[in-house]
This record gives sequence, C-alpha cells and structure tokens, in this order.
Amino acid sequence: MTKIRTRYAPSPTGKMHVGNLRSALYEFLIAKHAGGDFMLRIEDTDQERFVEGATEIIYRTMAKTGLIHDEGPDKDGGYGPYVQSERMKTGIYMKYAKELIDKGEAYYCFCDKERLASLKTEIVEGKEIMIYDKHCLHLSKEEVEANLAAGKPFVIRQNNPTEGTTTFHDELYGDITVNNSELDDMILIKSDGYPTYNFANVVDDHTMNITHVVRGNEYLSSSPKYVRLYEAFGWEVPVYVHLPLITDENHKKLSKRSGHSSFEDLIEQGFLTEAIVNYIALLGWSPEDNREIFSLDELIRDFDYRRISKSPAVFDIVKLRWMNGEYLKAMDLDVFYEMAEPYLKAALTKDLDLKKIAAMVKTRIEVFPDIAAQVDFFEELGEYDPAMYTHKKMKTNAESSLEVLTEVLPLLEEQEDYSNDALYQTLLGYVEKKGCKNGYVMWPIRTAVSGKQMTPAGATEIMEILGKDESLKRIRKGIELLQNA
RNA sequence: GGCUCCAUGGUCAAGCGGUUAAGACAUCGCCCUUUCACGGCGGUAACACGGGUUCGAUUCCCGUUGGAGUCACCA
Repeated sequence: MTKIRTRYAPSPTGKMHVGNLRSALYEFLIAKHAGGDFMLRIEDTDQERFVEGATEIIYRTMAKTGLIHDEGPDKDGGYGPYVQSERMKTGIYMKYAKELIDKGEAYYCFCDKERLASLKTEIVEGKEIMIYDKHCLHLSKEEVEANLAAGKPFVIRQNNPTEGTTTFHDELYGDITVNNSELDDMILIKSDGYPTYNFANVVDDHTMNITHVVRGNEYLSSSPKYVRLYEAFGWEVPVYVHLPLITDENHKKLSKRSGHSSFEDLIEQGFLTEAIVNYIALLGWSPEDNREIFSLDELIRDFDYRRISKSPAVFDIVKLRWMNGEYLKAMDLDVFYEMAEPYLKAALTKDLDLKKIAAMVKTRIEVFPDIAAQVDFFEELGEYDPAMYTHKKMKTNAESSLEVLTEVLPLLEEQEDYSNDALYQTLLGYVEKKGCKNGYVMWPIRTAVSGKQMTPAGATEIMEILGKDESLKRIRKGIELLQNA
C-alpha cells in the first residue's frame, strides 16, 4: 500500500481562518493517522491579493498548533514548505500548460476584457454569470503564432468538451456527476504568466505525489474540472475528501465579521491553542465513543476520516468557551498562573497575593479575560446596594446583618492572624455562641468585604487576601451603610 | 437563476431496517456549599413534509420544502 500524502495549501491573504485551520488539521490527521506525510504548500500565485506577513502568520499558526509538515525544498538545511511563486520560477506550470495545448486539451486565448464583458449573460445576486464561448479555440495555428509574435497578451484555457458527463468520486460524498456543458473553459495560465489556483493546484498535487486531496466543500462543484485536467494529462486522479463547511450562527459561511473567525482572534480573546484545536476537530467529526477532550496525539490515534460528517456545522463560541474552561481546570496551577498573570496584573495594582487569587479564579473562568470581572473588588470596594445583605436562604436581612457585623467587628479587630483558617475558626466560634447557621454570619461579612453578589471565594478567604486593615475598613463601611439604610 | 451538496433537539452530534432515538454545550429544577461558581442528580427539547420499498422505516428510493456552496485572469 502506498503511503498517504496530504497537503495543506493556503493562500497568504490574511489571518488564518478557522475553516482553513480545520482543513489543515484534518489533512494533518488523515496523513498522520495512517503514518503518512503531511505537506505545506503556499499558494501565492495571486500577486494582487498577496498580504505582507500573511505567510508568516501561517507558519506561526502551524507551529503553534503542532501541525508540522514533513517535507519541502531544502532550505538552509531544514525543510521549508513548498511555495508556488518559487516553483513558478522553474517554468513548471507553463511547461505543463503547453503540454496540454499540444494535446488539444488547452488553447491560447487572446480575448480582451471588452469581449469577455459582452459575453456576460445574466446577473444573479450581484454576480455576473458567464461561460466562455471558445472563440479562440477556433483560431488557426497561423493566427495564434502571429498574435504571439506580436506580443499580444494571452491566457491559456482548458478545453472542455461540451457534451457528455464527467464523474468523480469523493470519499464522503460518493460519486458526483455533472454535464460537461456546465464546465467552463477555465483559465490555466493568467496573462501575467502566473498559473491560476485551479491549474497550479493540480500540477503541484501531482508532482508532489499527493494521494489524498482534502479540501473544503466549496470546491466540490468545480472538482470535475480538476478531474478532467488529471485525465487530460493521463495522471492518476487522487482520492478526494471534501470537508463540510463551518458556518456562523446564521448558517452562513464564517465571515470576518463574526469576530471570532480567525485563529488569531480567538487567541486574542483568551482561548487556548489546545482547546481551539480540540473544538474544531469536533466540528464535522466525531469519535466512536463519546469522548470530547482530545490532545493532538489522541486525535491522530483516533481520527478516522470516514466518520467526517457531510452537513455543515455551526461554530458555537459558547461551547468553545466551555471546552476552554475544561482545559483551564485541568491545567497545572503554575502553568495557569503564568498565563493568568498578565490579566491579573492588568486588573490589580495593589500588592496582593496573586497566586492565591489565581487559584481561586482558576475553576470559575472560561477564558482569561473573565478574570477582570472576577477580581476587580480586591482592588477597590465599589458602591453596592445594601439590599444585597438580604438573602432568603441564609435568612439574613439588613437588620440581622447590621447586628452580625457590629458584633463581629471587635472580634476581628482583636484577631491578629488573618489567615483563612484562623479567621474561619474565630467566626465559627461566634456562630456557635450565637446558635445560628454559618451563612447567617458569613453572608453579611462576604458582602461587606466584597460589595459583590458573587465572588470567587468565601468571606474568610477574601479577608485573607485583603489583610486586616482593608478588611476592617470594609466591614465598618458596611455597618455605616446599613445604619443609614 | 443553472449546477452541486446537505437535512436527528437552540448548537455539536451518535445512530447505519426492529432502540425507552445516546452523549456534550446551552437552558430549567433540585442537592451540596461560607454567596455565586465548581461538583452531583434530574427535567424540557429532535428524526422537515409527502409518497413508495418492506412484516417493519430516523435509517433505503423518489418527490416537495428548506438550507448551503458554486458559477472570476480569487483561492
């Protein structure tokens, strides 16, 4: 059996879209699951759309997510990716295009923009529909030679039959057949000499010995044209695996406007690389068991591409957040602290035990930016509504809270040891003497000391962080607030 | 609009002729608790519709409807 070889072939036009990232992931997994090779090929044949730095973003993202490619032209002793603009310099695409012309499977076309525009038949949803009329196919050899000699700009077009059908097989979607009359004579070589994606893709996939062409569903309808290219060359058609689309909540192709459509956006929003990879792996694929948390290695082990689904999947940021939270909870505290520190420091300028705060917050956030709202009260006691002292279940109200706070204040003033344990013991003693429930006492204290409806920890833990002075200050303020209420 | 693809709860999804139609997120309720959260337990919620085929269809076929993709000298 031949070794499986897949490739990820992005064009450097900006940020790395999650749809593209998932394609890369699946291509990587299909190869690696079978012990095959995974290649990276930069498709930069469109000079106009090329974005400075976009290639670097791709490299960085691939490295960060662990999708390491196996081979490429030898660069500085290492393996670099394939780059189409580099391959272009070898004249490979033109060579193959001419081969097709010789076979009668392609032809020179000298039609200018005006003539092409006159061919446009109708406009649907703002898009102009046109099928080329094979005008230049009928040029005589002499005419072609003359035009070429005159330096007239040209493109090379594929010569597709107008009758019959073309069928190709997709591993997921099965056999797909189209009428050849639907097949436009697409351009292979542009007037600037660069190959189009359509052509470079086929030439490269073949010359790189790609066995499995894995790509987005959007190519499904143009695949017959690619197949015809392979057949025109007499090349073996690769195994096709078309991937279902990832959509936004409106079931439309994910767009830049959704705000979380690129890997960079997600990282910026505080998501972990591993969680993102894990989540997108499950958008369109599911394992045999019900497991949901997968490391990249586990994905390699379990990934069976026959279990990829055929219908599009909505990118659900809420579930991603949940999954990110799972990764955070499972994370080693030291590692967590290291990553959380910048967020902690941005929210807290006072000299507080950040590590303890990190531990509190670790199990109750989903993404790092959640930290700010959780810890802001440590920095400063905000204004709060005394109505918060009333809690039905704790059986507290303004009156009882005032009483508890006033009675507890001298105890806390005497208290020297402001550790969580010591404070807890002291307050427990008070509770016993009073003969009430813990919450009856803890609730008002926590409220006074935090000014918040919810906090990442209980009253005594908060006081430990705050320290004696600040804790007392806040309790006195609470008493004052209740007296005036 | 032509062509192609898709169709199980709000979302991700299992299922591959006979099931009480899994599980996860979200949502709701209860328990636990020093509030909330975490955690535990439980609930609500789905086979788009109509024809076939079959002893029997969520599952196979056809149609309808709905959705998506595509129709560039972009990839």
